[in-house]
Amino acid sequence: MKIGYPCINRSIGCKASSTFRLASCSEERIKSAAVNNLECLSRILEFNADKGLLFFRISSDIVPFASHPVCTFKWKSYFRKRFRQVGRLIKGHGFRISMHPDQFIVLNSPDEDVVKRSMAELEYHADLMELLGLDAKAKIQLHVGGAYGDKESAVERFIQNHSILKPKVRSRLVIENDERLYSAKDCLEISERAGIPVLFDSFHHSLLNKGESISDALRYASKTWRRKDGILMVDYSSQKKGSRPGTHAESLDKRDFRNFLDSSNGIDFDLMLEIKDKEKSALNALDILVYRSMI
DNA sequence: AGTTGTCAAGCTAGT
DNA sequence: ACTAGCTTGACAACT
Repeated sequence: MKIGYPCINRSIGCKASSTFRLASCSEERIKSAAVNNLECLSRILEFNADKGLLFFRISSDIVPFASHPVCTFKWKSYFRKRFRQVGRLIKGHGFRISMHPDQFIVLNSPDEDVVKRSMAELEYHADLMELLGLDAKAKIQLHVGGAYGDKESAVERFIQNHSILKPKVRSRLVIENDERLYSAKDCLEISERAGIPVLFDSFHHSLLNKGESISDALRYASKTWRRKDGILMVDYSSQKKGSRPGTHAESLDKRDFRNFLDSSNGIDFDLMLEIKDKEKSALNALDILVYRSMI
């Protein structure tokens, strides 16, 4: 099992997701932001490798506006060499990599333009991973999308649009259960029909489920990952006390985390800790895991 | 220099 | 019909 945290490191003092306003977009701005982001990404990866955190989610903002029509800049050829350098770093340390396009990326929207833009953004994600030289074990995680008052048709639309994705996207796309509309069971049903691996989010599952235990859900989800996909990826978080349900905790709830590990006994997966204090909690989680493996 | 409103993009649930 | 929240900062326009 590899452990990691998403996108942002709070201790080394740089960001791999610096961006700017669309109104001030220029080739120069894109270049300088991306150079900064790739440099910082390298620093974060070195930090993580040093600490033994070998799962990382790369920010979608590495190349700002890459899939937007304003971006006519040939970022792929311009940054080819830099991407390859970072890719070597990733391979050298044996990192597992994921990316998570944000809420505007909706494959099953009834609005064709939304779908078109979403596909372009997904291609950017796939291109970025390809430039890094990553194999198909590096994944792009996406929620199924909206329901639009007719979930059945929404699922059909998802499967239809998924089938016409470019192979470079389809080979990396995995679906993640959300906390309001598409449960792990819904995702597994889609997976069965369309052959898409299911990334299991334990926190979302605790908020929306059909009564399946964590261990059953993990087992079913892990079966949807083929050899070429690598082992199951899992997102873990816990509830921030006193906030509305669904808010991620500020720091690792050790008791909840131990319970989660107990219920996942015997299943191998890579674990992403979606907790606000980022690497701090990831390191605490790693400590707990290492201690357990010794006894 | 410090403050504050705003930022490409979507969707749902709640008012 | 409209907006908060997702998640969050930091840009950029304004005092």
